[in-house]
Amino acid sequence: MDIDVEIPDLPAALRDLIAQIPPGRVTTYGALAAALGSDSATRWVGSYVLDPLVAAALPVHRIVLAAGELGLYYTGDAADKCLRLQSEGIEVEKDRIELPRWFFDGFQSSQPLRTLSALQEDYTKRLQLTRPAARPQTVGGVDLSYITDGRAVAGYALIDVATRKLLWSTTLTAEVAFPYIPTFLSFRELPLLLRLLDQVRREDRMPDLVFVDGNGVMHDRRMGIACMLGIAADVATVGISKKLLCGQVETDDMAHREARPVVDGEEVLGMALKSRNSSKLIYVSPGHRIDFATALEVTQSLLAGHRLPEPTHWADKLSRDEVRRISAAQS
DNA sequence: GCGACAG
DNA sequence: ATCTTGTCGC
Repeated sequence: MDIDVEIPDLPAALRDLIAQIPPGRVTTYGALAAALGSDSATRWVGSYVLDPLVAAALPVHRIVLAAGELGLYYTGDAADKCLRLQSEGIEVEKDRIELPRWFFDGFQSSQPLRTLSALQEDYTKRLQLTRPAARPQTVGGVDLSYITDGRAVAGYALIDVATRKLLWSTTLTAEVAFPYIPTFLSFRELPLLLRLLDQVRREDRMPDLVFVDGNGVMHDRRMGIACMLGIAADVATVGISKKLLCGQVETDDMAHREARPVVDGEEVLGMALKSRNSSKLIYVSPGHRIDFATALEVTQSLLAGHRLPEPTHWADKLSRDEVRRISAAQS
């Protein structure tokens, strides 16, 4: 039970790229993300280089906005960034530079995120979106909550479908090194979730189906975290998310418990579901070893007054409560 | 100004 | 996800 890939040290890869920017030259947040292998990493690049602990040791002043504006700086004062650039010979006028004149994009990079998206596309071949032989009797929910020290707590809740009651639960705490980057969530959360399910399996508490906090096939490459977890742990999964990642859906005048398809052109990616009156929609998509209709029906059958279905609601609460306990004990 | 992306 | 007070609603 594992994913057959080494998860790259993305922060180290980014630090290496930043160190490649020559003095007297600049690059952009987006160019660094592209060198990492995906444009969707742009925001993470921006937030990472604002961290004083990493920025102080790197020439992050050589990273500017694509429009030529200087952008933010880790010291909190963009004037510091300006002075550093000028001392390297770069001309700054009205807090802007002529980007093409100083632009550096000659990065030497293995593009780790490109490798990971290729892996996601390859995993698509292993996906089974077929109707399960039997209705699930038990459904497990998994979710992560983060501690500020770089660790996360994974929570597992085993729910009985007939009664919607909690049968059993457990948590697991460990380090998380991979950052959050849209469409690459699985590489951040999967290692901990796989360890959690290992623990569940040892205790003989595996469910018939697992609800994952995130998407299934409702994903740019049709390979969200629910799909990856299902394939890697060889278990049926459904993705339950609280925000729309991709696709379109008509949301006008939705009735209580009504579901509408989320589509990308002709392709159905999942369902938007009004799980509770006057509450935001949730999004349901099959992960692995389940079809669209069953994924929706089981989700609807596990709603009990919360916005999220019981397994996800409990997993969220369990991991959150454990984070609070740990944080309180540390202070 | 607009679009903008799970956790 | 997380940072956060009061406030609105069932």
